[in-house]
Amino acid sequence: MNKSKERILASAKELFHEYGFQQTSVDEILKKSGVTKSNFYYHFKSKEELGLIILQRFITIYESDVLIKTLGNKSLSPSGRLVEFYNSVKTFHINLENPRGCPFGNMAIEMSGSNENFREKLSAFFNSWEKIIEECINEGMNSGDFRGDLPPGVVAQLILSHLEGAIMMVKTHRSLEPLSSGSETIMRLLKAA
Amino acid sequence: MNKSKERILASAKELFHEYGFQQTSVDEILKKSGVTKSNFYYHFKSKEELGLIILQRFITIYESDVLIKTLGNKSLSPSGRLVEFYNSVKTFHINLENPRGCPFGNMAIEMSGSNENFREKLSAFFNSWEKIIEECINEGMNSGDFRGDLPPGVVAQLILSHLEGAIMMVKTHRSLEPLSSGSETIMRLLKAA
DNA sequence: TTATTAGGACTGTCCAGTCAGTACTAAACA
DNA sequence: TGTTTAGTACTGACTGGACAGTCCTAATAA
Repeated sequence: MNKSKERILASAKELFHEYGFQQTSVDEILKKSGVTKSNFYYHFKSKEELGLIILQRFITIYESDVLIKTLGNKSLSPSGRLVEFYNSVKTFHINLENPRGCPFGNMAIEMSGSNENFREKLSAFFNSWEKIIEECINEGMNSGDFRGDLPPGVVAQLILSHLEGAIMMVKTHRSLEPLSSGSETIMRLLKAA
Repeated sequence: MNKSKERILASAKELFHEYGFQQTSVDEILKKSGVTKSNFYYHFKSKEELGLIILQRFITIYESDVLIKTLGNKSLSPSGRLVEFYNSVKTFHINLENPRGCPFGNMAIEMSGSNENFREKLSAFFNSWEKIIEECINEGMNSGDFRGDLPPGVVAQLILSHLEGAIMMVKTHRSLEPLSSGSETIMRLLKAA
């Protein structure tokens, strides 16, 4: 059931990632999904509500499909997990014909200044993402995978900031190089002496 | 004279940084600058043209007021220059009541997917910015300020990516902490053994 | 004279959102 | 059994405002 609603969600997810939330009009979502405007407003009370639902979907899928499968994969060593995480991010961006950037980073820059609902949700997600990285780093420091002379929280924050900036560069330069080279350098800098 | 033109440029620069290019309307620029619409289109042939001129202004000012004065300050040691650069970036973002993000990073994310003129200009500027960092890193590696076991170009790329990501976090979390803590960590990781 | 500023009305398009009403289904009732 | 009721899904036509940009006229300054 609810075929229209699902089609709206699927189309909006694509369009928001490719063009951004503000640069995607409701009419474009309608056109892509083949749904009428009145039907749209039957399912969603506003474009903002749809945007927040899509953001939540991005978060949920990212947590289960990327974070848990890589950084949370206890069958790998901590440094192996981090490598897998980077691989998975690279694969995600390779598979798009044009780099679209990070769905979260894009939305953070686009919306943080103008909409507190988006900003708070994104801020909370970045925090939880950071915590997941931190746990991996912490374990790797204890196991000797990583150098232990830095607080793991600070390292995790650095990794996430760098990742977001690198994806921004991938989008701007239309090349994966900043991400692949940057992630390798991060791995080298974290290696135990 | 060209007082109106200068007023338009000054207002647009503020508004583009605070709200982004797309989210700023010509009418808002007119209102803020107190200039009439016909006068606006006497000086600029389109909003896009104005946007590209503003971007060029940001670049020129940033190069002369930040990059040359910090990373290009030969009276300081390479690591002293990098510290000064970070201080200057932090000061810039502290002085805004609400974090607005990096003018270049914001525009890169907002425009790279939809306008090649902006994307190419930003890509070229990021490259030149990276080169300036690279020269500082290279010199610091030769002088023994920085560890020398990594290619300076790769380190420069990492520093710039991290900086952009950290400023994104500052904007999203409404806190300077990701930038100040991140820059300190970068300095520690680069210290010679 | 020529560059600049001002006024204001206007165009056509796009925008998010509204509205009254229809089609279908399924349970509740008589 | 047939009839009512109610909820869900959906539709097409519409509104009012915002948008970038145009046009034309007239005043003012170098």
